[in-house]
Amino acid sequence: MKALDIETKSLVQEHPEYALQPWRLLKNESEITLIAMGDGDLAEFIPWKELNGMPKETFVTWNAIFDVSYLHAQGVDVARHTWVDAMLLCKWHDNCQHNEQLGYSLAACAQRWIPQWQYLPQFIKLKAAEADPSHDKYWQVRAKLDVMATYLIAQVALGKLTPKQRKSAMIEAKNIVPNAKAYVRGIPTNPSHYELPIPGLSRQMAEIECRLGVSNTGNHIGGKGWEPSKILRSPKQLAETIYNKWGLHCNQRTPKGEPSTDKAALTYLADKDDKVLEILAWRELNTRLTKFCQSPVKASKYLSDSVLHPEPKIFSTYTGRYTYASKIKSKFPIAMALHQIPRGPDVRRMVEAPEGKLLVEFDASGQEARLLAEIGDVHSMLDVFRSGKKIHAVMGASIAGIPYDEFMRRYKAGEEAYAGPSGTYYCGKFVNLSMQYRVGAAKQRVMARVQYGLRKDQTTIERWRALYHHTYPEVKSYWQRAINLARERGYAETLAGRRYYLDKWGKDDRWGTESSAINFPIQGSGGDMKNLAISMLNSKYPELEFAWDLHDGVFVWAEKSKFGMELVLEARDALDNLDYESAWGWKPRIKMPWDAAVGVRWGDMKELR
DNA sequence: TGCTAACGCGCC
DNA sequence: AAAGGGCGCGTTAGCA
Repeated sequence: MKALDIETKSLVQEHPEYALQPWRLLKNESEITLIAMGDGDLAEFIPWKELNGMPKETFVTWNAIFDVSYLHAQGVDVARHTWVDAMLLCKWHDNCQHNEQLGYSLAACAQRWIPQWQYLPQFIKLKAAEADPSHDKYWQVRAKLDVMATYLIAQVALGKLTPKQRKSAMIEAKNIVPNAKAYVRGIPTNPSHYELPIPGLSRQMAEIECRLGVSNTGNHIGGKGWEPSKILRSPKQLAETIYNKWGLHCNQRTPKGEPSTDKAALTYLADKDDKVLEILAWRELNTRLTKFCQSPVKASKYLSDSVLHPEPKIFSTYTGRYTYASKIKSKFPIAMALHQIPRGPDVRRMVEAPEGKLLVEFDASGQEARLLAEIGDVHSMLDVFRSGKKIHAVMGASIAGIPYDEFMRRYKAGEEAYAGPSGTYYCGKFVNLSMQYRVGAAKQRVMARVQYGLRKDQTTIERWRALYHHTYPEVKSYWQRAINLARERGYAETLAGRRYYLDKWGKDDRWGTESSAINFPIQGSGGDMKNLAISMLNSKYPELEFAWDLHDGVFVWAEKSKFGMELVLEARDALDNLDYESAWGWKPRIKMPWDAAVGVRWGDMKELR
């Protein structure tokens, strides 16, 4: 194992931040200035070409996606080597509730992990000094110390992980390369899908503001210089307007005790006053306009390109899910909020495959329910999955009070009461999805109304809750078992051995801590599964280029050809047969199936059978 | 001006 | 008494 660190610089004077953007290298807007390689004692500088000629090596770096994506952009065959991220190893070890104060800069981690290191004082001083990019000497010393620190921290961190954690961390590490390549490749978009809607959205918002009498002064419908209403945008001003000026009764509060104007509060107020319905409509338009139209416009302007570059973060959640950043240094817009794009086709279709390619989505079907059944040892639910019945239909039939077969007959016939938008199938789905993690009855009623459009009274909700627990009696005992186990051990654990240390058992935090104990093994195992899936796809099907992750969904680019589609089907089968046993020592009792869908545009995908 | 907290909301 | 969890982004409000 060797450690590696690169330094980069912008080639555009007015944009020093380009140094942090690997894809700028492809346009000669930034460059790698040096590459340092070594171990805990010694580091040397190497030209990038040497990485392609040398024998296969394991490199440990700090925040690996940055280095690997830059090297990939430079032309290094990064897949030739194995990459490990010392920062991720530290996080595998540190993953706990009270780590708010823990920083993950190399300097901070060096102080925590290698306090005895002989160069530590010099290193800290150097890191704290104002960086002057013109002093090559500064960067050379810094890069060498970075290499040594990274190497030493990795050794210590690896030693502190359990064998199972080391193995899982290495599986996760395999995904550094596909993520780095995806970061450089970027996500191709069709700007017309976020540019053209802007005038229409603005006009609709302006009309609502006009009817409600909350326009900004000087605003005209469709006029130039129109800005969204400050009253509607501000929770404080909106509360003042609807509760004081309009005299509506406030019965929901924010966590800090202020009158709430969130969607749940407004939904119930809308029953009494149509104006509130307009506010809800305005809110939706506002989100659509700012987050999903204006932001991608800003990013494509900043990038001078419709290929956007959301920055992947492999371990920025404590459950092992990935996240993406759409700004660099909280400032420079490089993408849209990839993980928040609304579900329907309207916004999603902005992502469009390049010529000759197709977008493929692999989706772990019913992932969390299956993991709950397995991890929670919920035999009743395992039986449902084994029987091949549709799990939401099983709950729907219970709610309807008829046998499963009859329910399916009526559901397939499209009878409104069973298959309609507030039919019992949809109710069953709602119950299954909301009941897994201890949602309270009152909140559940609001969820039914606000998220699912189901208008139900508290008695009905209580009846559904009882029905769920009657159908799956072991779920409650899983909750208790998960809590007891976490308390006893001090941590909750996933199937791959990822741990989340829990210590906030005091009165105020207890509920949340318990919920984490219940949720972490399931959501975290979902994260493990995704990591296993991506690493398998990348090694067995390198022609399928990893694009992005959406928790239980893996997106790849495939060649638009017969060969490409055959590969997708093959890969789907391989996902159905992921080798959990050799990865985690776990043998699922039920299938963990994946769906595959293909299309030119996201949001316009066809399921492959 | 730049920062953080609070709020609201999109996804899973 | 009641209480899902995990994220990131856009906005206002308030402070230094």
